[in-house]
Amino acid sequence: MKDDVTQQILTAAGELFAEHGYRETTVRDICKRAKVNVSAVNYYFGDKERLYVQAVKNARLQMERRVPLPEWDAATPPEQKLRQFVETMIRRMLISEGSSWQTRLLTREIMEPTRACEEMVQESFLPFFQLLLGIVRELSAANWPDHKIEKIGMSIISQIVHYRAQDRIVELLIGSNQLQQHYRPHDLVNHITEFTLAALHAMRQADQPSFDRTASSSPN
Amino acid sequence: MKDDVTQQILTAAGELFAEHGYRETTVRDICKRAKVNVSAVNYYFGDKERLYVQAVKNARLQMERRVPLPEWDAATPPEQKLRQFVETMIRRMLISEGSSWQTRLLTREIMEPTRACEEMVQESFLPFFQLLLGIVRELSAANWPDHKIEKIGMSIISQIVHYRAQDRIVELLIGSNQLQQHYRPHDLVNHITEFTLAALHAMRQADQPSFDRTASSSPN
DNA sequence: TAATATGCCAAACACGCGTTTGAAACGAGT
DNA sequence: ACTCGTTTCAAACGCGTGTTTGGCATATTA
Repeated sequence: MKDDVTQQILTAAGELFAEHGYRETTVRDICKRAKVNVSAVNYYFGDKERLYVQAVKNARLQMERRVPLPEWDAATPPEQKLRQFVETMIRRMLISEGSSWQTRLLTREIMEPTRACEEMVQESFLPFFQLLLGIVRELSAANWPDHKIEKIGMSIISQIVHYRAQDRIVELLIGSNQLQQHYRPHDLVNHITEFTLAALHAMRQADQPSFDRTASSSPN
Repeated sequence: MKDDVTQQILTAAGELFAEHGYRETTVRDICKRAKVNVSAVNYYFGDKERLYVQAVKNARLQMERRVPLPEWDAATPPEQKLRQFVETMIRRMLISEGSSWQTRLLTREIMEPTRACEEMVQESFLPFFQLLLGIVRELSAANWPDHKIEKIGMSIISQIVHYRAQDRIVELLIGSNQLQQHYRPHDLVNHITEFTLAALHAMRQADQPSFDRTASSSPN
């Protein structure tokens, strides 16, 4: 019973925090949605802030379980790894397989870090970003400095996060009919990987026109 | 006297709203910073919400005045236009010439649109985005559909906005010393334009290898 | 100077919030 | 059946918030 109630509160809190933010969400609303008494939050979590921290952690774990990273062996080409990396992030961001309020909450935490942020970065974001940098490194020229690799990594991340963090403006800029027609998750994965691979391809060529990574030289 | 007080309130409100958001900013804090009485907000603006709307509008106008768009004639090459477009946005985002809380406030409004959003989009963002799409169109192959141009525009915007919206996480991912060393505004402009032009270059080539836009074929 | 309007202020008001309280309901062990 | 620890609940508390108020100072006009 106890675990049941805490889990009910955690998901109710996660959904509401994700939708309205910490400050705009009241303990009373959370308890109403979780169908428990107002004092349950303080009884089980101490106070609202500690509930929030737990809700963020819970969201991260649920998200990682819901859409895990694919497994790669040594022979997997980096182009495929990049595509699947982007696909994983986009799916985590946008696809609502059992709803995707989790990333919405985590994105909030990215934009305005609170107490819950540090663990999230250490446990999840840093290793995730390092993984991406490894893939980018494979697709880069050997003489590129680390900060160049990192900037490219940022360019990739930013494109993906954009559609979650600024989704309201995306809709206003292109219209909701266009959005449904051309901005399905699959379309976004295609565009972002194509755009990124093309950039890396041309940047390699500009650096060392003779030594291209791929034999067929097609960036797609 | 009257205009003086309203302006003092507007900038104080803008700075605080930008830093802490609408809900976390109290009317008392605003008045304290503006060195006016608490009731001044209600006297001059009606209520907190209408003050917020005015503060957002004020921020937009200040920003556009602070960093205006460059003037281009018909002969200006699109590569240069793109670079200057990126430079303008990065300067608006990051450079603190008389501080840059304005874009921070506008970015908040992008991420969570309120009453103040509609005018901002109509007056500023839509034309700005259309301008970008025009530049991208010049750098694209003739047969690319509109939604492809739009997605490329999104990729550019997202890279720029990223460093303002997710700046806290950027610092956590790469470290503050790296940030100061390699992520100055100038470095970001260089990277984003290089990355984008490289992508467009390779995407054109992949489409029609024989007809390259530029004679020298260097994406930089 | 007197009269009126405008801007300014400290104090108070009404309300929603997170949290606490004390008792009631429940369940497990004896 | 009784006890004791745990869980649930309605009610209340204390505080911070946006807003209002009534009076005071200052400027404007006749």
